[in-house]
Amino acid sequence: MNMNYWLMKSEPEVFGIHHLKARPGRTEPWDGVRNYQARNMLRDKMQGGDQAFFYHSGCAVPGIAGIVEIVKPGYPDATAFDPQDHHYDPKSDAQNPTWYRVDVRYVRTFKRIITLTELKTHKQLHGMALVQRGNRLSIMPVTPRQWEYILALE
DNA sequence: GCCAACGTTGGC
DNA sequence: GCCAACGTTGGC
Repeated sequence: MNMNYWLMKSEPEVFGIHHLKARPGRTEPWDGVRNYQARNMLRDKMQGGDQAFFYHSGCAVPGIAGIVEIVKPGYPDATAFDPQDHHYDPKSDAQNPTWYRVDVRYVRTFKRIITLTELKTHKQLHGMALVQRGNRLSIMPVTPRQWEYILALE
């Protein structure tokens, strides 16, 4: 099966690419996603070996910070069942889980942040949901062409 | 801190 | 099933 490419957003002050790099095995569950469109990608589309851009959002300089690899495909997100967890969802049922997560492993940090501002200036990337107005999806697919184009910007 | 855009909820 | 109200995301 062909590998897929993705973009995954996180707030660097909460969990940035430097946090992932510092984790044991440089690996961490990507949990807490509570949006159905993003859930469908986590649960149904992501495969081991897929690669994703690690995007920093909600910060002074939003942009792509580096690359991660999906090392474990979708499995139930246990944080949804934990009342102590910030992402607890009382409506979700452990017997029929609503929310899923994947495990990601650090691959590398870019030499520089490829900023959202910069990405918006490239007409070759205008098809990306990321640069379209009002898009709030925290996980989105990236085409191989877009992937290669962005890598060449670094 | 503001606010536009969007997804979700719940009354009807 | 509609849609107003609300909460969240995320750039600026």
